Amino acid sequence: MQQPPQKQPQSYRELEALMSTEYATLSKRLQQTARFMLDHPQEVALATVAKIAEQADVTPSTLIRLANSLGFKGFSEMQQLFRSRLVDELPNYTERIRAVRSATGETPDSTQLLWEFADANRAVLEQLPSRIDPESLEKALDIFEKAHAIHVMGARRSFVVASYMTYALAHVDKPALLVSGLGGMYREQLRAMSQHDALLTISFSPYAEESQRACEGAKQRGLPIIVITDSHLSPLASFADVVFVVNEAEVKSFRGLTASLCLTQALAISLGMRQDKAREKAIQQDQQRNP
Amino acid sequence: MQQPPQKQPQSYRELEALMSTEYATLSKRLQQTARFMLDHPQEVALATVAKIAEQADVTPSTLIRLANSLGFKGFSEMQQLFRSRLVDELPNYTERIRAVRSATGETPDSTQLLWEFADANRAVLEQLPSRIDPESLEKALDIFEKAHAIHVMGARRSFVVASYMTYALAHVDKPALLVSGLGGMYREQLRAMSQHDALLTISFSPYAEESQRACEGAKQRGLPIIVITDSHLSPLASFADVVFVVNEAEVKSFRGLTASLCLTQALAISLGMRQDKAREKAIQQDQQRNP
DNA sequence: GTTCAAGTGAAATAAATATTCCAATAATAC
DNA sequence: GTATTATTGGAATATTTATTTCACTTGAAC
Repeated sequence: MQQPPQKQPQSYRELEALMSTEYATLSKRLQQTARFMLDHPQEVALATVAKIAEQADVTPSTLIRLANSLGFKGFSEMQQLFRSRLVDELPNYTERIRAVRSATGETPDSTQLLWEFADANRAVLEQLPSRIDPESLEKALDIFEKAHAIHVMGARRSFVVASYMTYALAHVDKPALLVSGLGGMYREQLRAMSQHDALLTISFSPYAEESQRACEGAKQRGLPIIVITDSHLSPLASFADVVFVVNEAEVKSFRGLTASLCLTQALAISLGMRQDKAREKAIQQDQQRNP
Repeated sequence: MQQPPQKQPQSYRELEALMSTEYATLSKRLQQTARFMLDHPQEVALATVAKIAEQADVTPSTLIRLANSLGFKGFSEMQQLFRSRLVDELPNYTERIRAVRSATGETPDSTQLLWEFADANRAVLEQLPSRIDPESLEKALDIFEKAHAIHVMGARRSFVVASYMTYALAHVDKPALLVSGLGGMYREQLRAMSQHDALLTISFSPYAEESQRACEGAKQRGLPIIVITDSHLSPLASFADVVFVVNEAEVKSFRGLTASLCLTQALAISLGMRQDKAREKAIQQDQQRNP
C-alpha cells in the first residue's frame, strides 16, 4: 500500500469528491466500505465503528484503513465530516432560505434561484394530495384498468408529463401510446384510438390546439377522457370524464411540472398495483377450478 | 433528592416537554444545564459529556445527574433522543416512507399512494438545494453561457428531464438540441456536436449505454460536459467537467424525477437571467459609444 | 449558631470505543 | 507452480468517554 501523500479533505463535500475520484484505486473491501458510507451518511455520522462495520458487512479495521487511505489520521477524524454535514444541512428550512435570500450579495443568483424553486415546488407538493379528489382518482383508475391501451397526449410543456406517463405505464405493463405528432402524424395517431382505449390529455394555459383536437377526436370515437389541466375553466375540462386540476409553482414566470408529474406517477403505479391484484386473483380462481 | 417515579421520555418532543414541566423543580445547576440543552440541542447531540459540560459551564457529573433525574439510566441514553431528533428532521427518505407504509396497513389505495409520493418528493426538494454546490452551479452556467449550442442527452427515464431542459432552454433563447436517437440517428446527432457547444447528459442507474457514448463522443471533440446523475460513483461522473448528484425519491421501487427537474429548471432560468444581463450591458455600451 | 440534608466538584473507576498489530488469506508476478 | 506483495479479519491494546464515588459546600430548619 504505497500511500500517495494526500491532502486531507476539510468538508463533507470535499470528502465526497475525494471518495469518488479515489474509488477506482481502492481495494474491493475498501470500495464496499466507501459505497456504504456514501449511501448511508447519517448512519456513519452517528453510529460507532463496530456498528457501521457490521452494517457495511466489513470489519472495523477496514473502516479505519479507509479513513487512513483518504488522508485521515483515524476514523474518528473522518466521522467528524459526516457529523458536520448533519449539522450544516439540518437547520430549519424556512430559516435557511431566508438566510440565503438576505445574503444575496454573497450567494450567486443561481443558488438563490435554486432555493426558490425548490421551496416553491415543495409548497406545491404539500397542497397537492389534499386538493385531489379521491373519488376522481379511483374513477380514473377504473377507466385506465378497463382500457385496452392508453393514449397520452401532451404538447409543448405538457409533453414532458405525457412522455413520463407513457414511460411509467409501459413499466407497469400497460400498453401506452404517446401522441407525439412526430412526422406531422397527429391525425394518424389519433385515428389509431379505438373505443376500447382511453385518452389522457395533459394541457396547461395557453392550451395547445392539438390537445383540444385530440379530445374532440376521442369524444367522437367514444373513448373515455381524462384530463390534467390547470383550471376548472380550461377548455379541456368540458370534454373530460375525469378532470384533475393541479396548481403548479411559478417562479420568474416559469411554471414547474412537479405536481403534474407527481400525480401521473401516482396514477401509473396505482394502476400497476391494481393490475397485480387482479392477476393474482385470476390465478387463484384458476387454481380453484383446476386443482 | 426524592425521586418521583418518572416515565422515561421516548422521543425528543416528549423530552422537551418533560424538561419544561420539571424545570421549576430542578436545582440551580440542573436548571442551568437543562436550559443549555434546550438551547443547543445539536451540540448536545454530537459532543461528549466533557465538552458539553464545559460549554454549559457545569461539571460532567451534573449532566449525568440531570439525565438521571429525568428518568434516564445515564446521559448516553438521553443523548440518543437528541440524536434521533437530528436524524428525524433530516431523514433518510426511504426509511421515512417505509414508516408511512407500515403505519397505513398493507394495501395503500390510490390516494394514500399519492400522499406518499407527494411527501417523498417534498422531502427530496427540501434537501436538494443544500446538497448542490453553488460553485458547481456557477461553473455549469459559465460553460452553458459560452456554448454556442447545448446538446441534451437523456435516455429512458432521463429522457423526460432532457426534453424538459431542451424546452426550457429554447424558451430562454438558448439554442438547444435534444439527442433523442429518433430514427436510429444517435450517431448522426452526436456528430453534429461542435467544439464550441456543450453537452448536458442526464443519466441514472442503470446507466444507459447511449449516454456514456454521448459523453465519450463529446470528450473526443473537446466539448465541456455537464452531468446530472444519481451517484458520485456513476460511470458518467468521470467524464464530466461538472457533476450534479441528485437524490430522487423512491416509492414502490419507482424513482421520481422531481429533484432533477427542479435543478434543470433552475439552470435554464439562471442561464436566461445571465443572458439578459449580458445583453443589457451590451446595449448600454453600444449607446455610450453612439449616443 | 448548630445540625442535617441536598447539592456540587474533582478525582477514581468502569465502560465503551477506536486503533494497532499480527497471522492468515488472496492476488499478482515470475 | 512458487515467491512476493497486498489485503483482510480478528484479537490485543490504547484511548477516549461515561459514570461513580466521596469529600466538601451550601442552604434551610430548628
